[in-house]
Amino acid sequence: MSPNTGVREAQRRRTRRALLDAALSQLEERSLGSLGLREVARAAGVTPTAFYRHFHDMGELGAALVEEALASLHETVRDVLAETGDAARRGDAAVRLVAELVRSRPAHVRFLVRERHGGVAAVREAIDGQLDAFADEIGATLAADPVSAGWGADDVTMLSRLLVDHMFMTASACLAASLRGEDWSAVTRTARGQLRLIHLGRVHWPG
Amino acid sequence: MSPNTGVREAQRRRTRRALLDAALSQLEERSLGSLGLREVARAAGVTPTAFYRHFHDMGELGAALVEEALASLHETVRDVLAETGDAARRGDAAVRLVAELVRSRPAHVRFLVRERHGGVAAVREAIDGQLDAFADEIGATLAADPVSAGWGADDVTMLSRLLVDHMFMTASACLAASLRGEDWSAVTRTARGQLRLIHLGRVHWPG
DNA sequence: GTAGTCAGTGAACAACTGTTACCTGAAGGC
DNA sequence: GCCTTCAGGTAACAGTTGTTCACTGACTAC
Repeated sequence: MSPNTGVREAQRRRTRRALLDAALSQLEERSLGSLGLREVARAAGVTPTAFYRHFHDMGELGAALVEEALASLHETVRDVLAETGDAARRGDAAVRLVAELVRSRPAHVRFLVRERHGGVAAVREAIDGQLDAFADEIGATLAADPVSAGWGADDVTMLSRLLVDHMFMTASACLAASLRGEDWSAVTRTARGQLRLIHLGRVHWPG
Repeated sequence: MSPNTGVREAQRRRTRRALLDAALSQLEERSLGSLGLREVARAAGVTPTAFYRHFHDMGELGAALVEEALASLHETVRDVLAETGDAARRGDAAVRLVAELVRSRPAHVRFLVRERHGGVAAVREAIDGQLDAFADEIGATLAADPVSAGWGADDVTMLSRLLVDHMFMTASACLAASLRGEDWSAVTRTARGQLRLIHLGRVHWPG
């Protein structure tokens, strides 16, 4: 029998989840660096020593959260990139994707936005690495597009970095809107407009 | 005699500076939320109680840092906006402005980038308020531009928010480059390209 | 010159932190 | 059935935290 189905392993995973969830919920209004190991353990209903069985550091827990938050995103982004049709449709799909991600896992997204430039080096680097991967992926797709004929490699990365950052600012705007109690129609309209603007610039590059 | 020139007031201001500087230097690699009052006081060579004479909270100190970091920026931005000539030149000027700001006050800028989405609500709101003001200012200038004939008000704010966020990502990229030991030529080239792209989109709006 | 103001000190407080060494008891392999 | 493994618990450690109190003593206003 696989060791992943044992009663013991199941319990272990439950505790790990409890720790991650406890941290995640504290992180809604705090930063990872200000979060104590004991605090998280207490919120998870577990003793501080149990924490060490899973992470030997809060930074390590943070890295686990990064992976968790971005793991599912890779394939979804791939889907959007594979989307056929004109760029406007693809831009709308990207905005919809971001909005959906924020709606389904707000705490994870808030965590990413907050810790991207946050105070814990290990987490910053984990996020940066993932974003580089995203940018490369987007860049590869863009480069394959006939619109990009005559574009240099650094022109492409320039654009894909801009798009990745735009994803982040859109996500952040969604979070801000929802804790102001507004719906996201204004936010998504703005984001779509910005993508359209960028696309127009792309089409007419280099002027 | 003005109370601002008294020996007492001078000493008071020196201590305040020491506290702000101490905090600022700790914040190079930590976040505000994880910074203790005692820690800051110790680094400033002052007792914890003295801290209370100036700020009754770390959040209040953070707000002071925000004001300090962005106060000088307002007029500089105004200068760039007033810059005559074509948009390419103005874009270059904007990038140069950001680079210069990061070079002259790296700690302040890092603080802004980190705490913009950081864990201390008071500071987040202070930064957001200032950025809204910037966006409005930029928006007003853009709207006056003949290129913007036929633009709706929300189209303008869409663009100016994009530009403000772009300033932030450029600043962040400069900081990242300098702690990797690189110079900023690649970063500023990318940033100029992005602004040029955005400008092209603007000129051809709405396509 | 004197009385008052007030920036900074010193000591104490209860509460909390990360980390350790050791113990417990249920699950797993044979 | 027994022995091992190991997730989690208990208890204690030295340090640190924010906050309070009464205090000193150089400056200032009159």
